[in-house]
Amino acid sequence: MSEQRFKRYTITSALPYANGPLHIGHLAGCYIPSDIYVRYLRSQGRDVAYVCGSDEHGVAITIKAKNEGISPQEVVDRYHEMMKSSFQEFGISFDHYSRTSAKIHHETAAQLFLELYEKGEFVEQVTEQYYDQEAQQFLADRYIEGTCPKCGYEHAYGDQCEKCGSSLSPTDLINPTSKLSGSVPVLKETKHWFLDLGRYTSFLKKWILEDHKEDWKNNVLGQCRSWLEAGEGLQPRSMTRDMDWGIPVPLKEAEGKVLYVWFDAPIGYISSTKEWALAKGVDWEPYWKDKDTKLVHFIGKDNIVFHCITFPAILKTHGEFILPENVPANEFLNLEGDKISTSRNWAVWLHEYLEEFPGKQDVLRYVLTANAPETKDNDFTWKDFQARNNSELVAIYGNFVNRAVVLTHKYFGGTVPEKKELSPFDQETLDAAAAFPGKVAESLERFRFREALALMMDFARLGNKYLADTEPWKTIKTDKERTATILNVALNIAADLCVLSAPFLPHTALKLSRMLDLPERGWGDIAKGDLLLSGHQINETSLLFEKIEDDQVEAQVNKLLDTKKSNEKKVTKAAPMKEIISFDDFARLDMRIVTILEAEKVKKSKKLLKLQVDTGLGKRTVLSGIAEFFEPEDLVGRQVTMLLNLAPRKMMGVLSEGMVLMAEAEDGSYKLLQPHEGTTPGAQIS
RNA sequence: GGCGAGGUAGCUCAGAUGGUUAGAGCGCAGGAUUCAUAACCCUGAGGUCAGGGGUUCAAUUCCCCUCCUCGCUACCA
Repeated sequence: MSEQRFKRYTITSALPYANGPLHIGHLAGCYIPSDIYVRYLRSQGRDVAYVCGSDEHGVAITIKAKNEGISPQEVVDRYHEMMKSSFQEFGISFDHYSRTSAKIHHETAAQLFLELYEKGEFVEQVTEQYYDQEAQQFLADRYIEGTCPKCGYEHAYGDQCEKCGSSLSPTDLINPTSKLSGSVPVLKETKHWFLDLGRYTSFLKKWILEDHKEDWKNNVLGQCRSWLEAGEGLQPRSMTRDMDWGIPVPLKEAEGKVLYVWFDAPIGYISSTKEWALAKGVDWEPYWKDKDTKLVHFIGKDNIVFHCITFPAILKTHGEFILPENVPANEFLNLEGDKISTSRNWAVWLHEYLEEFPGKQDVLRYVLTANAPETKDNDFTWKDFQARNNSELVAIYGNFVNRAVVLTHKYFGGTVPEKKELSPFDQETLDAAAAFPGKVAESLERFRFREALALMMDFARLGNKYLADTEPWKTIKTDKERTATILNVALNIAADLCVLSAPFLPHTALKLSRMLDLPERGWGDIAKGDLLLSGHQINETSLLFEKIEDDQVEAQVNKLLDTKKSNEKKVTKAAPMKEIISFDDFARLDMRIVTILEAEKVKKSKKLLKLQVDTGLGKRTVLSGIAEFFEPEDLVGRQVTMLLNLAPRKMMGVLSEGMVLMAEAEDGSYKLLQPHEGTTPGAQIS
């Protein structure tokens, strides 16, 4: 209500990455909140462009394609269709859902890159990257596999180890191999175009930390602060990659290079808007360039840096574009206590939900909104799902509507009866009702969706209380006229509820509007008591929600327990044997038993212990990443296995000469390798 | 270790520029009722607001320290 200063709205939802199906985390993170917001804005009669699309570039997709022996295009075609239909089924009402492989997007992104290039916004930089000589191409981080330097896992990727979760750089990997040809990659020089984000730091600081101090969410501001005020400041980021899947860099000298997926993805919002405008016959530009437009990006917390820092920096430096008014990022949704994970199949997939709970889209919308991770990570449990359905949707919302409609049919043959004189209590109820549209609107405009939803349910409670207190089933015996008034009021509250709940529960609202034979109405029509006039005929009642029984919920929980079991099996499987080596290879390793003389924590380090060991050849300093598993004093005096002739390496300012060998347990903890009887320090292992 | 976000009733969460008895929903107990999918409606029990210090007439709210959870980040040779 405080937002009249904007003439139009451009609302975006994070472009989902087209390498897998959608799950509840996606929905809760940004699609449901954005849809609620947009439906509300439309109900207010505002001019809105709500755009989204599939994010189809990037390395992960090419890897998936390669694994499955199909083309990247086939991968994205598959998931694009899947995601699009899931969105549709759940009533995510995009004005337009595009995709980044679309021609218009390629053109838009390339042009934007070129405009920035011509303005001299990029810093050209030659760096060394791994190159596969057999396949004759540079290798993206994900295409390089090797042993994780941190946990020893042998199939770590060049950007991160899936086992221990640490983020890596390709050159960190031990024994890197190319996932393309299996050959050993070599380092080769290549040129890339970097956006020097540091240049925009002072602007970003003011814009975010000062100008939006009051209206942006705490978690978003905190994230931005941690980036903007980090020690080294914002680092230049390469906006191009050596790859053939993506948008070719529009420069002659950039053959074989494409735009970095994070450069092109947010531009997808713009191209999606263009495509929508073109089809609708309107001008797209005001939606992105007019100061009277309110731009809002709905995202999950993993996207904060790109939407608050990188993309605004691009838009700002380009010069013509407006910046987002807000970026209401949600935190993460967990599932039954564990992090949602695609690779571990720990998720509730939307396409499966639709099959297993047909017609219950609004139930999931409701539960995910009521328990949305607005301020912190939240947990989705099936028990909560059942409870909210049964004791809120069925018992409060569904029940109230049912009562009002059933009574009307019973006493007045389904005709809205005439409202005569209002009792003080009637008036009190109507006054209370009249306050709701404003309250819900205020919550929504502040992106407080849980609060808004709770208010909506309170409105339904108001209806139940009204019936409980006026008791039309009693008055009908003595006073039909009074009963008529009561039901007129009750039915109008039901009609108000229909409009009020439509942004949250669009399928239900539609069903209810058919039941009441209510034409489409907007926010401004609510709570005036005149949505249904006397004489209007309503339709037969049907249940808006049905109970969810224990066995349905148990089945879902069991399904998850099954994945948990099969995951455990997978994890406990021993790593496959490495390739055969010669005795000479083995003989090159100088392994010994050494005695730990001293042990202390390395300052400022969480994992490292600094050990002084007696090697039999003298005293040495060795660093070992075991601080999380051993107390220093427990180590002193112990004999352990050590690789003596490993090249020295400096860490946290300390030189480590050699490596203490460890066995890694299932849970990721380390166990010492000790001789079964004491031996002399320096004893060789052979 | 650094930075960020959180730690409030059994559960899920609100809240406070510091100020009388800290809120809601669910769950639980009792009551009332029968129009309604044994639902609605009313009442109630339940919290040393993570722990310890400090500032203050007054702190759960501000400051400092500690512990726990999550995210990012730096080292597991």
